[in-house]
Amino acid sequence: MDESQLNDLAQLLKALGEYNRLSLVYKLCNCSAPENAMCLCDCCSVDASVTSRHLKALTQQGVVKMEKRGRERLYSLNRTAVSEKLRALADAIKPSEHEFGYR
Amino acid sequence: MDESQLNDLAQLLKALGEYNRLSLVYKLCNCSAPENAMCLCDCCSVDASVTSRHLKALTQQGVVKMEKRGRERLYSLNRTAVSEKLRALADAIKPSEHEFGYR
DNA sequence: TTAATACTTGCACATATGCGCAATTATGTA
DNA sequence: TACATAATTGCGCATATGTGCAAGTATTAA
Repeated sequence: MDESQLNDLAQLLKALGEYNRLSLVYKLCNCSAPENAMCLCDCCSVDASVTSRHLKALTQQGVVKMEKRGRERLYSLNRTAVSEKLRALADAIKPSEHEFGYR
Repeated sequence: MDESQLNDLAQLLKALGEYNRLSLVYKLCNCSAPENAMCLCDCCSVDASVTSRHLKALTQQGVVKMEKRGRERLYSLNRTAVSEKLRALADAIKPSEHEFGYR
């Protein structure tokens, strides 16, 4: 793990490590289809502008992706990328049993 | 996931989401035996007092545990607890194949 | 008992962060 | 066109955070 990878991972964890942003992520966990920003606002009791900024931060860290549809912006999780990074960290801390393959 | 659990997880991720603290965690990943604080200082180019505070933050979030030996303080990772929490989040985002059990 | 070692704590400081409100942009609708 | 809707951006503000230095505490060694 080089310096720049470590920094990227730290940025990702920082993006996830804020209550309202983590709430957004959990909300998106349960969405099979992309959600628009205003709908996501409902899960945090903050101003829409704040949610907008949190979604921007999550987008910049690759946690979510955004697509425009009309005047809406639809957000969805980058499930594979994020879960893989979290598992890689978990594995570095404690190798999972599955990694041994057989026993 | 209730509000307080979500908050705890956010705090954990925030503790991990800082470059120097994450460096400490990675350094401890490779230690089979507990490391003393001054040894850990070497992996961050900051004042010892700063490392001390980072280790305190990691301890408070349950990432590391500390034991005193003479005038040293030995730190080691709470490997199981931390990796389980990270995997739980990863699984919420994208269930791992292993969870399906068979196929 | 004096000095060295291994940390931690108090303090000050600069910067980052989260927040709300108001204004703005972009798109759709009457 | 004029207006409504969806969302973002600019601004100011309060608080949190990371940092270094100096001083303090605890333990060991001389």
